[in-house]
Amino acid sequence: MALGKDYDGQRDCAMARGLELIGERWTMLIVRDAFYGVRRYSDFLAHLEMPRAVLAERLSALTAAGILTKRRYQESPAREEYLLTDAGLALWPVLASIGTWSARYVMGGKVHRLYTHADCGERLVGGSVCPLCGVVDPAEVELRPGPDADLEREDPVSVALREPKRLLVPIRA
Amino acid sequence: MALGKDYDGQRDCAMARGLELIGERWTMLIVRDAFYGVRRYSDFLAHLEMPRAVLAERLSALTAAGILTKRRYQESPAREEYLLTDAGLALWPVLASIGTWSARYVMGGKVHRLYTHADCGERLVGGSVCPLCGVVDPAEVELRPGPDADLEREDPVSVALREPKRLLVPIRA
DNA sequence: TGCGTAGGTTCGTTGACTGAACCTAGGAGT
DNA sequence: ACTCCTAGGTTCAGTCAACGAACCTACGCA
Repeated sequence: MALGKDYDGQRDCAMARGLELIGERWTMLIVRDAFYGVRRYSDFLAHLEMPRAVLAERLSALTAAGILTKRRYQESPAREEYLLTDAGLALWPVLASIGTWSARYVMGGKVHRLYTHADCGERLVGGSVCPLCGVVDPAEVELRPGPDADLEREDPVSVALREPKRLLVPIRA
Repeated sequence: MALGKDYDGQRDCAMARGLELIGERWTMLIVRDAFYGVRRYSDFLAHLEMPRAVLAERLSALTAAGILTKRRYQESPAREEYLLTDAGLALWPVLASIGTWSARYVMGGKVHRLYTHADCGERLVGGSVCPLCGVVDPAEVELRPGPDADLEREDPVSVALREPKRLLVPIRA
């Protein structure tokens, strides 16, 4: 966001303070991709089609905020990956509620992605509640393309999401 | 947001499309204030301490998006107010989940505001669920300052929020 | 020697956010 | 009649974040 990402007059409001961390452009889409199993800079980049500099800045901000952790998964050549922390995992209800609202009021009821409870196969309501089992952990959520999905993109993330997959399972072996 | 509020590569994703509408700086705080019972330009302005031009732009964008409606509540002199539509009211779970996450992971567990179910007095979990009665309509939510609240500000909205009040009840008679 | 990949940094340009000033139109006070 | 006040805006110059293209580093491989 331009000129000040914080809301000085709202230090007392949890929503405002939260938005200072997760309310910047691209940030929640990076977190969404992390739930989709994206872990690498290059995969975020190809899927989000955002400026490299902004991605680097956001990844380090999210790491500093304790939402992601950076881990070296290979030495020589050095390779890094970004994983959700507990605080990051706790953001699933936020993403889910945005998705639910938008599916209804922005996408006009078209179903581009389907979320089900991996244990029982039931379709989730509000993105994180199973009508049979109650609140569902993100790791128990399975997603798959819905009837109105667009399956044209060819980046590694879009390709991986063409078949059913659980949240948080990495898109690469 | 600077340079393009939309996410062109993500036309297929409900979360991304939703964020194009509600993800801009200040937008969700305006919606939050609308839930708090704020309806007038000047009250939004005094409480949010944001640039007038941005407020005017956001109010008209939210109106165009069908989240708020503009209504003339008085002729001569002409006075306008902004009210949440059904699509706007449906955003409560989004705000509530952000607030819940932030209260835990950003505010460090301090309780600046308390949300209770107006019918039974029970404290809400996740900002919109009563442990006894289930999912609660925003109009049934009562909020009051918590033990860690900051009660220093003197604008009309902050003053009105110093005592218990239901969401959506206007802050002025 | 050259090419490819992963994970960045640098840099000039564009444009959204900022804050202050200004505008309109009707009351209200003196 | 003149001034001040309120509500709801618009205008404008300056700043700084986002953009995107180019560049960089370090290693592996042919």
